[in-house]
Amino acid sequence: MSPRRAKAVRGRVGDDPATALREHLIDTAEGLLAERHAAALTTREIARAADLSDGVLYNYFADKNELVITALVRRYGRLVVRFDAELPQPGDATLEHNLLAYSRAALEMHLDGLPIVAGLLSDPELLRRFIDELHRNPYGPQLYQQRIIEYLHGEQRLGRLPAVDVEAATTLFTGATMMLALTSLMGMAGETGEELFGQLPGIVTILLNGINARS
Amino acid sequence: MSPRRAKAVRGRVGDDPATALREHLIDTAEGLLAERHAAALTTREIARAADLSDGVLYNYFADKNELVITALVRRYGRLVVRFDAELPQPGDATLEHNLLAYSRAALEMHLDGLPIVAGLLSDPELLRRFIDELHRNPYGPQLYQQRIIEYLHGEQRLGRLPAVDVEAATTLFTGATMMLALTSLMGMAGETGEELFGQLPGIVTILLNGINARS
Amino acid sequence: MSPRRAKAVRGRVGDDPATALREHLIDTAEGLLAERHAAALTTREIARAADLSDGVLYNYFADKNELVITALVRRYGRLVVRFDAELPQPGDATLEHNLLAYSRAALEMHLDGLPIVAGLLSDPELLRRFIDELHRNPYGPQLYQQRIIEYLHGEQRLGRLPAVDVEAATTLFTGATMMLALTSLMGMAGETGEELFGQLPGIVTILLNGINARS
Amino acid sequence: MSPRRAKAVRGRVGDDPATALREHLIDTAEGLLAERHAAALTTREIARAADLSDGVLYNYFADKNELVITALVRRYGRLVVRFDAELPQPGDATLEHNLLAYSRAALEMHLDGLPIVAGLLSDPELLRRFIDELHRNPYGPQLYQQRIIEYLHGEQRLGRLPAVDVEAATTLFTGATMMLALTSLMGMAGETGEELFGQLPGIVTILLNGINARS
DNA sequence: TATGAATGAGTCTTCATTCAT
DNA sequence: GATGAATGAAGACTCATTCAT
Repeated sequence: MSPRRAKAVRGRVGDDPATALREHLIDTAEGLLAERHAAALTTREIARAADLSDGVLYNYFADKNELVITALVRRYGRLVVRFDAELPQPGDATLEHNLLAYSRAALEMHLDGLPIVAGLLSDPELLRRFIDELHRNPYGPQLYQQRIIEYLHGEQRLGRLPAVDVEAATTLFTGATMMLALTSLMGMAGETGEELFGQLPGIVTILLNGINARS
Repeated sequence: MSPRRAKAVRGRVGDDPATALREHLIDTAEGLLAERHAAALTTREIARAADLSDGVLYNYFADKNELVITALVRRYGRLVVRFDAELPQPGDATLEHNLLAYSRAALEMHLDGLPIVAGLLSDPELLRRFIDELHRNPYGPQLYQQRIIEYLHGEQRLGRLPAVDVEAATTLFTGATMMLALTSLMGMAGETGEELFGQLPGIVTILLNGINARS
Repeated sequence: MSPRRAKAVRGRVGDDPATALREHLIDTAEGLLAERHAAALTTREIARAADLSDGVLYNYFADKNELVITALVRRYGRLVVRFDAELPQPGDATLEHNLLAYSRAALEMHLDGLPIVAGLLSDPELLRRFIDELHRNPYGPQLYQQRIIEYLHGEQRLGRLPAVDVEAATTLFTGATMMLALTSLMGMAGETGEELFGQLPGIVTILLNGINARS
Repeated sequence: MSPRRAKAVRGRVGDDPATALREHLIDTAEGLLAERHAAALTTREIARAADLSDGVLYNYFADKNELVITALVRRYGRLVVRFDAELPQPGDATLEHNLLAYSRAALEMHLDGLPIVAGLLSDPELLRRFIDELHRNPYGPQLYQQRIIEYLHGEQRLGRLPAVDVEAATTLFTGATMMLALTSLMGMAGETGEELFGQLPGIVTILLNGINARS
């Protein structure tokens, strides 16, 4: 009645088999993205890692890029979700304490997410499709910038922050954490994680002073 | 009797012919990097653009990557040199004016340099070789961060700036300009150049306030 | 309890279900042959067009070729049947008028049938199976040559035609119409249909003269 | 100085090596066309038959089809040239004798050429490129029809043939020989070559009578 | 018996690298 | 040393056929 299931998802129950395989492929590709960048993934590599035959992916995706993009978006989304968890809310504790928490989460996210986005800059088609997909997706990277903007606005409404240019502040904030991540990833600084995250307080201090200053 | 010179460098005098050819290859590859990213370059494309035969490069480089890396480093160096030119010195004009000049130069550099570095992040081998090469090279990207650090220290020595954490300030500064470049390159903001550079003053203002604040 | 019927033939009554499905597949393939040539048909395409699953065809045919051949034969037979309809009979009108009618019908048939047969000439296996099938089939293409032979014999019996070599005359007749069709199909002559059919009278005239000549 | 030569053409002298290999590829493909039809040739098959590596053909042809078309045109040209050889001229012997010679040559040509052209009818792109190539080529198949037309015109100028519709006569002539070839190739008639060619006199007789008749 | 997903051999094409000349 | 053609290992993608359900 039903067609046979691929060996890779045999034993898995409760799913629509087709969905299970599709998911399995995306999961596998997502896993490989931790090691290789998107453009370097080959269909055979994905198939082999998924313990599936070479041609399967074309039963679920129009082409290789569609699978890769899907995995990319999912991975990125996961990072944003992780970032989003347990963030302080406007009014919590102190501004400094909160911004420090935000900066730690942002640095973590960039450490994992930068390699993913990086490879895209060189493949125009992949980049275009990735952007398009993100725009269609609630969990884009904008979400992450948006969170910070919202937090700052929230603090402004509470009167804990003057009426500064919130966008500029956010650019400084996300830029700095990305810069730390990039420097670390490029291996230019052989720092330990402790040293890396240790740079955050100094950054937050200056930024906070800049925001609070009555100029 | 003496070995034949490649057609591309015939007529060139005063050089060691071998060196001339090597340089010619690097120059050609560097030129192509302005249009394509590193991984998209083919050896044949480089050879043809250099008006040389396909095989020559293996007489001067261990493999394609070695040539590409060398060209990459040279191109990056050139961007840094361009950045380095005509920058204000400590004591010039006002701090705000100077930092704005720095930020414009940094944004320009990142717009050109980011695509070059981007592809490297996900190719471990290429990245490693690139880093190694930079460390051997006086004109690394550190130079550019270093310039900003030096400028800020200079202003401190002149008493125009309090004794803040200069490294943190630099991270904020370079991070923000890189962030603007990245957002622009990813096409997420369809801004004009004017809008892009128009975001700099707001950023500089906050940063400057943050630095000047006596906390 | 009784085996499930395929969705495509559900509701159909009075047939052996198995036969119904087989027929449905052949009909579908035959329909597709009007647009694509035999070798370009994919099993999935046929299955989808038939609203059946990919694998069914292997329950009724040894392989794809068997189905395709069967459809091919059926389509060819249909063309011959169409040719066969409304043809003049010996004694009707004039010989010239009748031969013109035959030639028009033959040209039409070739325009539709040539592409079908064409692909077979170079695929030994397909060709062999096609021929075998035709020989087993009452509506072969021979029927069409046979019709002309019979007509000419009929006219001979009526005394309206001398005792010429009817087979040779038929070869000339069918050959000329096929030649016109082939030239047209190969796009070598960008003629309109009118120009194409307009060549028939000249051909019929010569042929008729050749037959009538007392040599 | 010069690059190495492919093993397949080593030892061959006097040619430009590049030309030699290109020719070797075309020759090989042409040879294979005797067994398979154009669309069924694979690049690997050609390369293996030519005792060359898989990728060579792309050094000399834009793609597979360009090679195949070239081989196709060459093979077709060869057939036409063979047809063209030793044909009687207007005024030679008798009309009957001459037309018989023409018909034998035409039948031979069609026996070899039909399979070649046949496969093209099913591949639109291949067909289009083939036609285009023929139009650019002096030795097209038109040449062959043209020869017959010219011969008939020649006889008309000599007064040995009345002023009939030469084009229609040619269509009958070439059509009949093609029909014989087709029937033979399709294996519908298990005739020997003798039987096949034995049908020509009857055909020529009728055609000649048709042409000569003063209607 | 019908289903339709899985299979994997096979297709064309690209390109870094080698090496006879 | 320089040449540039030859090599052959990939790469993405297709599709006839099988077979667990």
